[in-house]
Amino acid sequence: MEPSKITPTIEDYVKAVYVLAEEAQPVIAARVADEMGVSPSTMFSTLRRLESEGYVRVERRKEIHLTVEGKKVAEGILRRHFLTERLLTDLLGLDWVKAHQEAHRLEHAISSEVEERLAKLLHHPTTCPHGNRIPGKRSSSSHRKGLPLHRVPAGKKVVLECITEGGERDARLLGFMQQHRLFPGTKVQVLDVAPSLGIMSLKVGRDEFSLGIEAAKKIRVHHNKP
Amino acid sequence: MEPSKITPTIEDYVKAVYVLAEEAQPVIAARVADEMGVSPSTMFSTLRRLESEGYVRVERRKEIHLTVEGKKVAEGILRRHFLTERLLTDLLGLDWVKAHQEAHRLEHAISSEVEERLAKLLHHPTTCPHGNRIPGKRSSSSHRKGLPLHRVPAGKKVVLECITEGGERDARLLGFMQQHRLFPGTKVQVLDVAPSLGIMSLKVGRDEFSLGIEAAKKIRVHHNKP
DNA sequence: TTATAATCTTCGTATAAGCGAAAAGTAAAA
DNA sequence: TTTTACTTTTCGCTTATACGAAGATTATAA
Repeated sequence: MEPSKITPTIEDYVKAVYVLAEEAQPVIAARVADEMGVSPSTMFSTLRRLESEGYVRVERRKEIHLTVEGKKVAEGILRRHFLTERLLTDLLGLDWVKAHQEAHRLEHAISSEVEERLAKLLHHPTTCPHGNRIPGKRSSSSHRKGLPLHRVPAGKKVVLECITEGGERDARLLGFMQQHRLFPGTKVQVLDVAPSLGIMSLKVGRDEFSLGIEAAKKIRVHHNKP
Repeated sequence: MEPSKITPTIEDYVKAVYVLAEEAQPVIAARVADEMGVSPSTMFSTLRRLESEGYVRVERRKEIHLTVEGKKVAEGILRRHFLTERLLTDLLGLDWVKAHQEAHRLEHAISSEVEERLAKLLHHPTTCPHGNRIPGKRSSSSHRKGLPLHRVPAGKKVVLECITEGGERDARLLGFMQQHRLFPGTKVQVLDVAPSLGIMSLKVGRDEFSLGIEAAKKIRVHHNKP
């Protein structure tokens, strides 16, 4: 069946698939269920709906892939999410953590006309407050993604690029980063990486602290000399 | 049962009851069903839910009255609705008609924190773009409502105050008013009132035209000399 | 290769929101 | 007052979204 009437729930599932696909191949139902916080049975029935309405295909090894339509929906909702975050932080003065949470509700209520006018009002921002690139109207612009922080060797200095969408979902992580001034553009020195302990040590300005490797995976950085 | 988890749908029903109560006593289920565009059976089952969750009481003659909680919900959603309309018209440049429609979706996704910051950003507006008074945080401020346009005698000149919430819902009416520059503050002369024909004639500037009495009921005016 | 863990699938159930058809009750008009 | 018109209420059914319990598959590890 073709896409009939899209619901906020469907938009969220599609977005989750999109975000997971950017972080880790392959995307399977169990991962999406984790991301969405739903039971396996709910995931299963919703997945069948997603498939029958043409948003995803489920390949041989249970891999979930977005269709062209699915990708369009995901990028649309992500664009509205990021624009809304910018509105909330830049004009309304909300902090990082709240901006994400509020945007998560508002994004489903924004029409394409409001989306466009919002983009204009905000002077066509290219990233969300967490540093993620905002998908363009006719996107596909190949942007090289930054390096995950956990892959940076000890001793190196890097510049924080973004917290991925997957990381944005984690309010504790966002709060932690806010506390340690880990914003897009912040210079970070990796002091030590201890994969066996699942921890790495960082230095921001004079502030030295530890961060879990799992969390570090959700942070992207780039080298200072472009 | 006490209010558990409020849904957008419930908010809409409660708002409809509130708006109808401002326009015509008594509010009965059939009126709310009209306003909401739902079938009698849907209305009935939803009304039972509204009642059991403590938003309304249904009195002897089937009259529907909001509880304190219900009134709080209604004024909250109305406040968010009007503030959102102002955001959409004043900052994003949407027109009247669209602003109302978009706000209808967005109002359910706005938290009280965003509501407050929005009010501050917009310099605490007191009316929506259609001239309706925005309910305050701790409202109950007694404001004398304007006179319905259909009660103005022929010959009189008045100033348009607002299109009531009930009227806002009617996109054709809003469009018509936009076309004839019938905005809050506009000076209007009533040329003729013909209740038997269900029509009245108006003059705005050099523009003379007719308006149905039913539509005129949804427009409030006040006299020029306060 | 077998045992354990992860994953998928089916089944029964729930709730919010909706519909139409038709019966029952109430109000208005003739 | 009787008939007509509106309202309310009941009944059965639908869809989207969720759950848990338990069976069926696959993977992964031992």
